[in-house]
Amino acid sequence: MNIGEIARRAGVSRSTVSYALSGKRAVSEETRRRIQAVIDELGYRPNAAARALKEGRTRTLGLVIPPASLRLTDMQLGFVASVVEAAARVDLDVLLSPSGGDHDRSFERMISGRRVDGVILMEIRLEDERVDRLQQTGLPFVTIGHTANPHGTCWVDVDYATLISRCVHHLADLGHRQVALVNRSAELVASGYGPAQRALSGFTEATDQRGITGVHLCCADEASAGQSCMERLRDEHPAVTGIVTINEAALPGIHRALEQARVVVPRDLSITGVVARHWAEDFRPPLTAADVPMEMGTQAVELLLERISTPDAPPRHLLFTPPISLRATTGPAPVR
Amino acid sequence: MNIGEIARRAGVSRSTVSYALSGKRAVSEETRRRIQAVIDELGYRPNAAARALKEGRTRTLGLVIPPASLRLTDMQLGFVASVVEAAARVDLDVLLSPSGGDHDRSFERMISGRRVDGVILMEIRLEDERVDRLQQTGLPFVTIGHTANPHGTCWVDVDYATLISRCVHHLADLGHRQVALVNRSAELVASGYGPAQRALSGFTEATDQRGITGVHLCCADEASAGQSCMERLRDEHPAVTGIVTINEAALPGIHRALEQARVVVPRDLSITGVVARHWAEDFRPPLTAADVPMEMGTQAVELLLERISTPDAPPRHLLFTPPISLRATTGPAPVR
DNA sequence: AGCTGCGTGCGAATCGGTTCGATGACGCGG
DNA sequence: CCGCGTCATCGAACCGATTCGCACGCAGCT
Repeated sequence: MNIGEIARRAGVSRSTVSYALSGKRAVSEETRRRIQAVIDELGYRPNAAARALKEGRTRTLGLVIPPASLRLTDMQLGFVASVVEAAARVDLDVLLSPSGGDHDRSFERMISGRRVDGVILMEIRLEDERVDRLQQTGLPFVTIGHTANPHGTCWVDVDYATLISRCVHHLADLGHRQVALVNRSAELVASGYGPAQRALSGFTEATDQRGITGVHLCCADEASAGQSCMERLRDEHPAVTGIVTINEAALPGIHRALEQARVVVPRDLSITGVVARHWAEDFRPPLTAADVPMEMGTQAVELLLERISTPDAPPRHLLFTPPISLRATTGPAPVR
Repeated sequence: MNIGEIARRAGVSRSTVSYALSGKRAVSEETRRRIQAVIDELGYRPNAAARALKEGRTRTLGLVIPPASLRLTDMQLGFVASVVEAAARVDLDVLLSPSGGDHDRSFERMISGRRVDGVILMEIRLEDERVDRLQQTGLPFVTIGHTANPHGTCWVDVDYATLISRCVHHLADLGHRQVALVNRSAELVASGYGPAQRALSGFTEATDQRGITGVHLCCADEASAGQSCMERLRDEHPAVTGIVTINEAALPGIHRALEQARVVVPRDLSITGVVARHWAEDFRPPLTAADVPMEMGTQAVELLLERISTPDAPPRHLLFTPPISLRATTGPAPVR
């Protein structure tokens, strides 16, 4: 069931079938119908490899995800899903490559075997070899998050610094004088993980600006870590009345710790931060937070398509600063 | 930088380069080194499309995932990750297709455009058009979960019936006389979703066998649903002392409801079920449960590779019945 | 010397599409 | 009646690999 077979059965040449399908040249209504009939009967679809070979493009996007060993957060997961769906909407397929390491076979295969027309790179570090590698090859790519020198590349990101800063201001407006930032794991922060670093810088900037006390805590991406982190905080910094976080995986643990300590939110303690909407809504009471927008994946795909069609255009960036949704976990600082 | 370029620079013919690379014919050590030097210098890798066209195989596996709209559970997510990694280990790429619907463009593209050598199908229903479609085309495939007539196809699955039954027996052994099953959402159950149905049948079988009372509850895959579900249960069936669940997303809600009702686990109520290890360990106290094994993805890939190499072998199945890990949420029924 | 066999390497065909240039039929105006 | 433009179609080249058959050179053996 190749194009030659269709041509034979329809009594035309292969090129005519091709033109009938693509519409790039006129084909008489009569023969078009005959060809279409044969195609429908045999359920023919052009061979993707042959087409890719001739056209020089694969109609496939590459998505580089963190390896499974590092568990994906809900945010990342939602991102993968939205990329795949956005790609499907424009008839593109998505090829996955798990790659945290620097020199990964699957990553190399993808980019130097011309298996994809462009790449979306998740979870990049401030210094990232994969970005250099992609720039060498000239393959169009978009990163989620940005590297140390963000101007040469095309990316979408969440403006953690601004958002966390806004959260702090929100708490300060409510009268809180001592707030804590529950960040991602100490390893991530140490390794120069962008979101963690920018969250921290936004946090310190805002606390300085408002002249309030800020406590910085690293916390592994697990419920149990969240719990012990919170217990430690209550123990060592009992005067803290406001919490800001970007660590959604720690939220259930934070909740548990507060519940057990009989702390009432937001009467005794306010909580806010940047988390996927689903986590915010599942919190009790619902969490006041900047919801990470689901359309980031869609936007990344759009940016990448732009880059593929006009590779010489100056790289564009998209920095998301979603509004903070007021729900029910922040309130006036308790009078002491 | 195609094979011809390499050949020219190394002063040999294209076929010699190909043989040097594949090793399918002898090439003198001398020329092999010259060729390798050029390849290393230019960073050449064979064009995947050309190779796929000639060889008739793409070295790519298709993975059909549920659409993003239905949020993926942690179990499913872990499965995707393990499939991708298992495939990467044997130098295969994974192409994603989000497809819940029956007639999906992306699904069709994948299977009839010869973009993949085989397909792994997640979240299948008892009657599933996609399975029929795959059988028509003759493309090798493995399903996660099985259809109504499981014998013709190749699949891996979790033996929910047996596991849930074991959970019930475990509770019965501890003296519980009234137990409840917290199942997945009512829609899923109604639509003939295998795991939900088999969990239910295992549950009723075991309760009948032990002559104890069983309450069946459907619950949406959300923390809030888990909470209200639990409140309803305590309200309508106060005598229930044991809970069995396959709904991991509901666990945080269940926990919250019990916490608020000041129910102490396992003193007042025992909980067990089938959930991903991560959820079990994050529960407080740690959940006694059958941990869904992470190697399911690996096994699915292995099965698929087998099927690709020997398509005529009788289809094999793998039914996982992982042991129940005794943790801390089950105990003797409270004396009344 | 002639035949065989082996180690190497080359040329050409092939996979299944797309696309360019050419061809033939046909209608129309001069 | 001839020349020209248009429409529909065809044939052949091409994309970049793999692979088969064949040829060349050299050594070993009779």
